[in-house]
Amino acid sequence: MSNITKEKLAAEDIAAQLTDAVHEHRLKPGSKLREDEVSEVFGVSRTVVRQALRALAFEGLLTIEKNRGAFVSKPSLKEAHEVFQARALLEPSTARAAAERTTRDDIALLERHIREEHEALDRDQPGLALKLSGDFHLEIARIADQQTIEQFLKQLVSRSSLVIALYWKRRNALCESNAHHALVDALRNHDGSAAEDLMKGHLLDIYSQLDLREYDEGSTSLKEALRKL
Amino acid sequence: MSNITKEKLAAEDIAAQLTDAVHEHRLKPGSKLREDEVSEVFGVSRTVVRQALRALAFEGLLTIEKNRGAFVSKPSLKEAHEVFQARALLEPSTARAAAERTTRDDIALLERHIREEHEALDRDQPGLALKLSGDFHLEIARIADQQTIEQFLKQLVSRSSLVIALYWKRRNALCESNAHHALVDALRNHDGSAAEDLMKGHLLDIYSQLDLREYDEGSTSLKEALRKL
DNA sequence: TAGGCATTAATTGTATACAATATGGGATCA
DNA sequence: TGATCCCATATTGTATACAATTAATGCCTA
Repeated sequence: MSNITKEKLAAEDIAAQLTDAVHEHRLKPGSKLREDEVSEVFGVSRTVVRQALRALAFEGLLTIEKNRGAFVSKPSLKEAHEVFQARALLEPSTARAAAERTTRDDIALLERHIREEHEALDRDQPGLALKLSGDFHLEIARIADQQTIEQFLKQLVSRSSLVIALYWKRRNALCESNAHHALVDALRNHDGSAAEDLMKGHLLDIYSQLDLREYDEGSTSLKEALRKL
Repeated sequence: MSNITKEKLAAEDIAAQLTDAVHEHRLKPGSKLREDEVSEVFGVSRTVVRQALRALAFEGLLTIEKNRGAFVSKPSLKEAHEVFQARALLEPSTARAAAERTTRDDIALLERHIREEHEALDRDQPGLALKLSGDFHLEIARIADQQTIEQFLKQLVSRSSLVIALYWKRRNALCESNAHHALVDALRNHDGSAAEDLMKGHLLDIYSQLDLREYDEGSTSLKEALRKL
């Protein structure tokens, strides 16, 4: 916030800021990101912006349509399923591995994460809370010291954020507080099996709170909804 | 080969050709890819080349060092382990899922794959055989209709190719012929459990044929080895 | 008035020019 | 001789100018 001195932002910085905006649902699925507009905001040339946009497209956060531009991705129901299936394959074993390596510092960090998440909820910033919740999962991969999986997970968490933006049943309620607490307990006790099971359950929990019946592609844009008539 | 008419190649095409070159070990880990050079070869501007190089960097095939350029990645031993750990998490379940959806056409395609792989070996093109072998694994993810996992697997197969280039025990022998055959049989019979087990074993097989003790980072470049002295 | 065509504006894609950085060689001095 | 500094060159990073494409507007016609 408040980058008054328009220093030279690298593509990486721009990508990070855009990522946050999407994770916090300030940029909604379907939104267009015009190169000119973005470059003006950050005070760099389109060249750098294009780099950032393409990077985010690789992560699945944006979708670039040739000659049409970059849009915040709108995962289909199939993609939504796939994301959570992939997470179900990767995260439980990773949590188990993490349990064997968790240090006191890690615990402190995770607990701080949870605390900030709750604070965000209290301040009525559900977007921020969601972002922090995603970071929590990435942190576990980091503790497991699995960079490759962490990299994939980063993409999956990103897409999860989009999925949640599109398919979350009850917009208001965010009730996944104790799952993370229980996970931290398991990690602290170096109980790999518990961590694995808890993670598995936690993912199923999130998954079950998605409404995967709605087929309302393009509810945001009236124009698109009418185009096919 | 023989692109006499230098048509306009898109970044995607260039990336694909470079990918093949790396997979077939014509470009070896550590090789530098100068932008000017590549752009001249393909007859496009550096702009497009840079797009392609960055795309491949995202897949892990190349490593871009700021202000120094793009190099074919040289996975560390740790990364090598991570790649096969990730594959062990993703591929067996995917093979199981594929078994339930395999069609006659899929079987025909896979068998053709295996045949071409053998032909490549007979013609003494081990690099091509290795590339085809990688494609075989991707094909299974496609059959499972898991695009997200397929995408990750594409990256993992790419990195595996680099790992094999660096850590393969005996350069000459490629003896993984019947594993793929057995997998096809399991898929044909829609035997998910068998497919899962076979895939698990197959991955362990490859993994065990790697020499993961050598710590000879940078054997290719004497200069780099001495830089820190 | 509705449909289709053409012209125009807006936006992305590509090439090139320029700036910043790193590399290598050579001169200088101990 | 050998080490260090500096300059020249090669290479990448960024900005801008131009080309290609798409979308939109308005006009013309039926």
